[in-house]
Amino acid sequence: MPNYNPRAVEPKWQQYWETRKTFRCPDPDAPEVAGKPKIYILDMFPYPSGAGLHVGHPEGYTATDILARFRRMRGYHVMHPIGWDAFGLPAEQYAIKNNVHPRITTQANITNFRRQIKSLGFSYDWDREVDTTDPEYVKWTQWIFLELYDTWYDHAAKKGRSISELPIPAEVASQGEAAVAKYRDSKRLAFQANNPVNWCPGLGTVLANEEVIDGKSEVGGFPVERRPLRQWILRITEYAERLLDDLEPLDWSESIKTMQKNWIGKSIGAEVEFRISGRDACVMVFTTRPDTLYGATYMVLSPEHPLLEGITTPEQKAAVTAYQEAASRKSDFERTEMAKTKTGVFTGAFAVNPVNGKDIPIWIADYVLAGYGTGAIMAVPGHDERDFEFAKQFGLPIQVVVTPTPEWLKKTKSTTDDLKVAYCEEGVACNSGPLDGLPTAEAKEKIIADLQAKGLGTRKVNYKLRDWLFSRQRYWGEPFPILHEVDAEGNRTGVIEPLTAADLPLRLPELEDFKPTGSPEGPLVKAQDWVKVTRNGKTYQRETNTMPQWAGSCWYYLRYLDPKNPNAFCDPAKVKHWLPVDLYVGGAEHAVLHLLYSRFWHKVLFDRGHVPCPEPFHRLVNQGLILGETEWTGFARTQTTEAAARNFVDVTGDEWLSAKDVSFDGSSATTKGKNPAALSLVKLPEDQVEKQGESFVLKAKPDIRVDARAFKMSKSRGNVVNPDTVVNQYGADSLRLYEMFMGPLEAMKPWNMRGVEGVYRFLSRVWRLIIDDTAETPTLHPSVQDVPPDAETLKLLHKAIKKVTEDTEGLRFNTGIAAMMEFTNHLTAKVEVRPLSTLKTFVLLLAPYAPHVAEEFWEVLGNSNTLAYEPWPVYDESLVREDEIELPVQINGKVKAKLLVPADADAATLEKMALADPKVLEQLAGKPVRKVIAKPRQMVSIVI
RNA sequence: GCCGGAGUGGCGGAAUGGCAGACGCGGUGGACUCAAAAUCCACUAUCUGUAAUGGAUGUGUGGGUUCAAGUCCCUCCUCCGGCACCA
Repeated sequence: MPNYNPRAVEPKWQQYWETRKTFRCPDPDAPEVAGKPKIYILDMFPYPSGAGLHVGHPEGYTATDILARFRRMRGYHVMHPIGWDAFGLPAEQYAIKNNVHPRITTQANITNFRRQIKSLGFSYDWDREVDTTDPEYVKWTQWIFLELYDTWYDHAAKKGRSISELPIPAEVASQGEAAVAKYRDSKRLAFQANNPVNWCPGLGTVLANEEVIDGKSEVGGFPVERRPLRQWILRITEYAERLLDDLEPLDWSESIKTMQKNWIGKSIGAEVEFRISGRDACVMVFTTRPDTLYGATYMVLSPEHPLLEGITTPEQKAAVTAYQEAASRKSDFERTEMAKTKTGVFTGAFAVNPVNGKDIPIWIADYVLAGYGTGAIMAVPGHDERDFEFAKQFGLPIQVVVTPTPEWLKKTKSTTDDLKVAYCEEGVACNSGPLDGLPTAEAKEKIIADLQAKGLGTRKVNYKLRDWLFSRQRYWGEPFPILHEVDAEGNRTGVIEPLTAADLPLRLPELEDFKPTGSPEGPLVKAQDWVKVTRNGKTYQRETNTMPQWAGSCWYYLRYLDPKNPNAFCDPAKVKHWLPVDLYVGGAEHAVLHLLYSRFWHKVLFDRGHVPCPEPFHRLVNQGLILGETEWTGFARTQTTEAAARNFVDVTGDEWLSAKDVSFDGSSATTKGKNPAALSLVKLPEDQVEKQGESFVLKAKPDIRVDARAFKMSKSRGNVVNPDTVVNQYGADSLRLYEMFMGPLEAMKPWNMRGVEGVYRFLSRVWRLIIDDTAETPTLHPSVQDVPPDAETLKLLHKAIKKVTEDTEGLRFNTGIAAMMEFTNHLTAKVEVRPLSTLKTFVLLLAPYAPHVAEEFWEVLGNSNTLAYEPWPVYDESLVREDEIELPVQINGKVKAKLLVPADADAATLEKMALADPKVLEQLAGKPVRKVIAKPRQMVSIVI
């Protein structure tokens, strides 16, 4: 084997690791791990799609694998598992289209993903592989659901407790068993409700709020409408405060924490009671600005508000009903589309402003949401943008109760009597009776105290977070372990019977046809034999909804720790040893959904005593998106083929349009202006464009600007890079190295095949340093000899150890690789006889990054065992230190000379040396020195 | 609109407030070769000057702090991500 050939090296070591179970992770009680510190390094497990792996997957997986291998060599007991998030819509959509059972496609996809992942040489413990669709896994997903079902939230204790410990109020208890059961059901964390939900006809299922983007389904982009349906819901809102508070100490990026905070959306304010004028009824409103209560000139209820029925005057009835109907018919999409102008209708009723006794009109409008706060607001048009807009629209009075600053009035061209926009900032209260002169914060405190004293209001906290809609009308998901009792006529009685742990797993029934029914029952209703259950003489129907895809991924990090346990989701001793996850790496697309849901489940499990810590993931890192190769796009007026376009470049004429005159969204382009005309996109080869100033232009026609960007990889654009291709051409080690060398892990970066070639060349260079390329089989190069390294090589080696160690630890893999390249360049260029010991150390540094070829080197260097558990090299501080260093000398802030000085020279010495330097003297030209700043080991700065 | 993050050579990127551009790609020249590929060596921010260990400019824009700013502060611009009637 003369040359570096990854296709020979890589399968050899993959097989070695597999047959010897090199990366088997022993359980905590195994003697060989006694005394070793633990580290749990977790990847977000993939959804095995039919398209196979793309190069984005191995980015995070390589990062964690490097760290896992590195920590093993540093003596850690490393947990590094992988599995499959295999339930979900895509498999089912595919199954419907091609009439194949989702289990078959799912298994085929898993097989392909496993092959691809194994071909990249990740050091997973394959004995711990989990698959969320495996009945033995589903069993415990269902078990956790039952645990949620069995839990209520005790606000006094601030924790979830067993439903058996729920105190039953005497008046409920006195009404008998059925009332008690109903009361319990109303407190469970998993409950059923008949609420308006996001129904997606295109997918035939309901979706969680989080799965709806701009009124369309996140998967498939189908329109979504509001419909009231019976659904399973998880009371995540009970945990809102803890989900928010516990975020603080986590080692997560600020942006993800902020996204979660915003999603939870805590706001502090007050709830205020408004009496309905002339009636014995009240409306509660929530406000974050109780200090503006004197400025409340009208009220708005949401169209769904229950009080409307009672308060609407006969004259307004028709208008109100019509508005309600229109609002209910509107899909979310239409609601956002129509949001440009405010709509609403007067109810005819008036409320009394509790602070000044004034009658204010009550309106309904769909800008007030039924699901937030109390579904009703006091409108303060002077100090709220939305209320201001509405008041302008319908000619309602605007009252200023917070004094705007003069600058603000000037900037907005307003006066206190005539606001042009709402003044939403804080300030000093005015026109507010006893609040006058108080700054906003104090005014809030005072008004809340006053209201509280009169029993008209109270301090209140609200959250944007809604309860989690947990059922889907689909086939390919976990069935609920729930039975509905039915009476003799076959109607549900409302009594619910959960399955017991012994009944689990509840498997999916076999179906011929798993198409959605379009009804809230879902396709499982077609399996009538499965649905009908008789036990203890009673008849039941199984729940025919299934759980959403998030269910399985909520707790998979727990199952890895004890994947085969038939008696528990995980042995408590193992959970205690491994949790929390020390490092969790995955895409930022899971910033809210998966991470919020699994934190919620974890907290419930924590409250119920199943896990030892309140948070599952101590450190979270999001790898950046990998884009396709940079594309240069020119815009031509005429329709043209790409081949013709090549010649087109050389053609003079005015067919080309400059990018600055074109609006381009990435897939199609038009001319700018009133009547946009479609343009033809011409993909240009790199050598036909050049940079001119800020932008790229056609080489042949430099006045034509060209669009240069890298796009997200997508099938339709045809810029997807398949890891298989890269592995075939350059090998897994090069792929791994390139993905890490591209730039910082968290940054978004474009792919470039030539970069892969660059790291391949680096590995080939190392190969030629160590291996005799004239021999038939891998043999040590004759220049490698058992001699001590020269002083310079030794120093550079220790510097490399230091840099690679620190950068690997800090996940700065790109600069770690650069350090290895630098050291290799030194060996190649400056060293004739290559010392064996130096190469051995260097190979260990390389091992976590390019493990296959490193194992091969290790073997050729005379070792018979894997290097996976070799001790990581340690650098010698005294060798890293320089004796003599070059320091710059600045004169008035500019570097004018360089000084070769002893590394430990102090400030006084440096100053003396600098002022004696001939170059410095020349620059000073006898001018007086005003000041000298000498920083040992850094620089000398002279001011004249 | 609001909240995050980022703007550095032809490209990806590097730089505890202390010599901007490490490392890689690409490019130019050379060596090897009958030739090519591969490999090796040298150069490669811009302008200027080439007598050199020369000079000037330079990290999106404009200002500021400092002996010293890519790095800290303020203004604006652009790009990416998220949220978007949440009272």
